[in-house]
Amino acid sequence: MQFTGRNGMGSTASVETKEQILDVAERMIAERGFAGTTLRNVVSQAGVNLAAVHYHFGSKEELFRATVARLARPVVEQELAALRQLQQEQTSPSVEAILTAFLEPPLKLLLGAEEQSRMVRAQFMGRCRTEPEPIQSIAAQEFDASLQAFLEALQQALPDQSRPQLQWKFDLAIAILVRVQMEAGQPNAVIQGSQPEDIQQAVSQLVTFMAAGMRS
Amino acid sequence: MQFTGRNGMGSTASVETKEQILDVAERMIAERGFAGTTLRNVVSQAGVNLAAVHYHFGSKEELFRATVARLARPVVEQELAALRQLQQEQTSPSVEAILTAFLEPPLKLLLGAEEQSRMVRAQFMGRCRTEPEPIQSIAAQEFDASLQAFLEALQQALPDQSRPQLQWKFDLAIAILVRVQMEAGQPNAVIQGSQPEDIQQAVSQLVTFMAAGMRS
DNA sequence: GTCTATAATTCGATAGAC
DNA sequence: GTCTATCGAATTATAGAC
Repeated sequence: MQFTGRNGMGSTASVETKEQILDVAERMIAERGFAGTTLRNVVSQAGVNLAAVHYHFGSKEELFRATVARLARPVVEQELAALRQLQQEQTSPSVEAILTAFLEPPLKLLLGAEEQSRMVRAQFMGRCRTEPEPIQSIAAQEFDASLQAFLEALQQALPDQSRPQLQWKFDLAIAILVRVQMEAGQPNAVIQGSQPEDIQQAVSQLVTFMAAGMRS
Repeated sequence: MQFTGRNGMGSTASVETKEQILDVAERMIAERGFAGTTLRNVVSQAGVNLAAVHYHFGSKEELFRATVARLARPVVEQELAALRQLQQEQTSPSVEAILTAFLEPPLKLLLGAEEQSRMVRAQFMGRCRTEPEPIQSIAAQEFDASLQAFLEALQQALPDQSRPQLQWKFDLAIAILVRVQMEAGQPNAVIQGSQPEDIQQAVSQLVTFMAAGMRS
């Protein structure tokens, strides 16, 4: 094994550097937004060199792209898997079941982790939908496959609604999810704890709220 | 009358300068957010001098405070007036009536004005709730009186729901409003036109969506 | 891969003439 | 009240040694 670089380590250290940058960027963008986050703040907190960001990611915007991709891919994967399983079990899943499959993966981001950093990933995901362009569009690409699949499933569950009507109702449901993600950890948040039962209860309440609106 | 300054005008020009700065700041913050908006971009578009911003407002943050205050005060005033009138006409207004009084003033911002600048104020108002701190808190102060009054009214209309429960449901209703404001003018927006009947129809649909969720 | 050093801009804010 | 000129600090990004 080659030993080079900052601490005399090889490519393992490279991976660590890359992930440390991603970790800090995720947290800072969640809190301050993309424009409010500087690379100097990121590398300072991450304990790495400023040039390392450009070496590993190329630019600030590409760093964001990598950050959102790392978060989005497993979430989208879990959402699509849950939807597939649902469609195999039932020929025509209910709106509630579909929305549950959509909400659980992102809200389970709130599970487990430590004290403060628990809700960072949820806040970051919420931030993706509230950022000015072109950041919002970059993030949207990563979640697009999931959105399309769930919109199609909802259309089958609600065949009486026109496509545009369903589309903006689904959009409002996503807005609700985003709000829940952004306020995670705050005093009046929907999700108060980080235990599995807290999440399940919150998902259940949100599904009820959304489904009522979508049928109306 | 004294004639001084840029175009040999007096205090009238001062007022014009101040409002031109506010107009452009409103539009740019709506599009790019606070951190993404530079004073140099603002003064360039407004056709005024950079120093004028600091002379009239003191700092970038104070400019934002003035911008949100100019927009929020009439909106809050109209909301509170509509609520008062509603409470005088009926002893116990419905959830739908309360939500209508809450939605109409901000959504009527979309009425009338010209081609592009029509949805700027709505987008700015939506942006206020999606900005990172401390901007979001500064904006929240301006809308706080309205929020408290409507929360109290909703509590009377839904006495069976606990305060925390009602609070986060109202919070989700606001998230829906914010999303509608942010997407104003986009292809899949809830509000497609800028005619009074378009707004009324959108308000009606949103109230139905929100009320269904709040009762659930 | 990691580092120092720095280029090349841009930022918010201010001093002082008019 | 408006202007020019500028300060001091911050920004992203890069070149080049190791």
